[in-house]
Amino acid sequence: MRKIPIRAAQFEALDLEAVAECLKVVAHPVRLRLVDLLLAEDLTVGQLAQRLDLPQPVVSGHLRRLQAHRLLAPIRRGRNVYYHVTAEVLVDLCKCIHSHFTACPAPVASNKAGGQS
Amino acid sequence: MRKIPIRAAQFEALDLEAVAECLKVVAHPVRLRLVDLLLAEDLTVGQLAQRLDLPQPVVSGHLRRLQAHRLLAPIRRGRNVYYHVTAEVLVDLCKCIHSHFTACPAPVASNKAGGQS
DNA sequence: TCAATATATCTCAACATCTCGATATATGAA
DNA sequence: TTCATATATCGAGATGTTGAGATATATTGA
Repeated sequence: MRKIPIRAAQFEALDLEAVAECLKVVAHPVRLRLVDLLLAEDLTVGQLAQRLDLPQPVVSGHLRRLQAHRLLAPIRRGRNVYYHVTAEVLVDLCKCIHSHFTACPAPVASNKAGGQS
Repeated sequence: MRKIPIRAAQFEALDLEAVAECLKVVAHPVRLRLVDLLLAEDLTVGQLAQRLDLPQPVVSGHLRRLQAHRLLAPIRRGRNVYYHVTAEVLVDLCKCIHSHFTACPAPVASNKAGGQS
């Protein structure tokens, strides 16, 4: 009957503002793609912009946000800046996303919030 | 040197718009708390509002968003409406959050995006 | 020094979100 | 039907996010 296992509430002690901030940063199609690519290898802004077919300033802005939350770190090599994933939570988060959104591409409704009658 | 294990990019086939939407819905302190409480037991809007010490319309609005994305479902019993977690991804997501944010309450930086020099 | 490449920042307008208070709807009981 | 309770919706102002283009900064090599 109940598919979701019983468990006790466990978020009382957490800084949920910080958790929400972190999730909000990841919760963007482009930034998800960036994290996905950067988990495979360190890449520069230019390389990422090319792979995602997006303007470089746009990618730079997204990297800046991820970096501001200590999810990425820049590594300068000459005139290139390589970005590197530093937050291990992203590994688990991406695993979680991959396992839950792969079988059925979108387990969530397609209508925007506020649509149901 | 590299704490993050090498892996191939794996998000190409995913509907990242939908994934981002789902994460964005969860990425809110109140909604995180709601999901946490509802993973323990089904509760009504009134009960949730009381536990979180928030106005009922605010809680109702957050539940509505979660419900619009099929993360929760309402169960009517008389004049009460109990909310029930339906998306299993929330179980793993909360596990992930709990394990990565508990040891150190906030592994992410506290400064807003746009702070670093 | 200057030029070329790589990256970062700024400004703007469109859009979404958040919270709050007021009000509307639905259900059950008398 | 009328009342009381439980829940949902609406409207508005403040705030944050997004993508685009123009421009500024930093590094390297001549």
